[in-house]
Amino acid sequence: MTGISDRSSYHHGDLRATLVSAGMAMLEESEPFSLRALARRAGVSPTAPYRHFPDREALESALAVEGLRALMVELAANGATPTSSEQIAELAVRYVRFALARPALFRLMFGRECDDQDDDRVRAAGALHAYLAEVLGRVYPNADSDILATAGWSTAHGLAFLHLDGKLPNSDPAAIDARVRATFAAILPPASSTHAPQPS
Amino acid sequence: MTGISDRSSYHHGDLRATLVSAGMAMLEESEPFSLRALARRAGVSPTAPYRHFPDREALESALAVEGLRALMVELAANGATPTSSEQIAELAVRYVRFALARPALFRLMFGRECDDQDDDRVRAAGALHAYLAEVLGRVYPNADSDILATAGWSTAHGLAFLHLDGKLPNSDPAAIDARVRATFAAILPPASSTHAPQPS
DNA sequence: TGTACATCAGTGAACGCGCGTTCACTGATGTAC
DNA sequence: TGTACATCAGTGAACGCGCGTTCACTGATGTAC
Repeated sequence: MTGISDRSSYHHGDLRATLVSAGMAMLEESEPFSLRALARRAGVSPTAPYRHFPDREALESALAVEGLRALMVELAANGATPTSSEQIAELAVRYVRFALARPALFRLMFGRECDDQDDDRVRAAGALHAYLAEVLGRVYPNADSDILATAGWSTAHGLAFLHLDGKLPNSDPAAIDARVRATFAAILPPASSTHAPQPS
Repeated sequence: MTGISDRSSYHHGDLRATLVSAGMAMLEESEPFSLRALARRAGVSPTAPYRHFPDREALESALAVEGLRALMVELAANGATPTSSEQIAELAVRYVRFALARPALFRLMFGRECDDQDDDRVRAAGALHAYLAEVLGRVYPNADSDILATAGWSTAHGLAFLHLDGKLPNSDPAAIDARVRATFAAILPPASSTHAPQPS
């Protein structure tokens, strides 16, 4: 509950950015998201956010986009581009870890209707899909990289949600990592040149 | 509870069953679920459900279990046991169709924490997992059927949620079916292939 | 057999809650002249 | 250069909402004797 702004001025200065980062912090602590709670956390009246977002939905969308950006950063965290099926499996491991480490954020990013075609979230998700297609296309040059990206994404996404919702055992992080690796070993053939079986 | 009465008396007779089926109907119409709304729909006072369920959570759990049961029935709809990778892909098609046809129910079934180990939902989900393992084990007798079931389930689950949330294009049902089939063709080798995953 | 009585399965009023949003407002800021 | 004034970016009270849940209650039912 620390007030973000210790400046004494009436005008906040950069409330929009403050709201987004306070929102991210709230979600990472898995506090339930609401416009009022966020305003409270940002040290601002409940109506102040309306200066920067038309409604709650828009605020949520901005946070989801930020979350998708953070996820992509995390996936590319090692810097190097994956060149083997094992390294692709590590992308999935990071995807699932992200979901389990930031459940409220992950649910906000993905567990919403957002059927609006012009939604920023849909564009951000499209960027993720494109990134995966690029990576997979490089490892499997002869395959349909779009379908392969859909397959890899869906599998990682399903693993993330099934663990998140307790439909697969989720108490042991190492076991989860192992399950993700084993799952990807089952669905992804080794890249044509190399072969290194992954014991579980 | 001795006997069932359908008279319109003070005592309802079988309110528990009525609540469950009214809840299913509500969810299939994608009305937002709440204990009060459900009681309203069942034609009963807001407090009547407390005679049959300790709280909202228990009611939700009962509906989720019912939903999981319905999903398994749907998956086994054609009666015959799948014997090829194409037929397994059809299981996934039905899974995704179920999610898109009953979004509110599907979200209630899966989009909840439910970390309780003794939760009926977890048991029902376990039954689904076991069913998939049995089916896949029959088609791929040399593989680790548990991991294969996890892979197939996760992929179908991810496809379901990504379409549901509009992260993959969801306006054309035929295109969705095709995407699911193509995805499964990409991850599942033909049943007779020596390429089939080996147990780890 | 009729009856007393415990138990079951409902009712309806009321509670406190946090929510998103509106409204009229006002202090701070920047700029044209 | 100082000043008038439009605009920006906040405030705080208030709204109606539906929610889950509690409470004391009561009509209906089944059963022991």
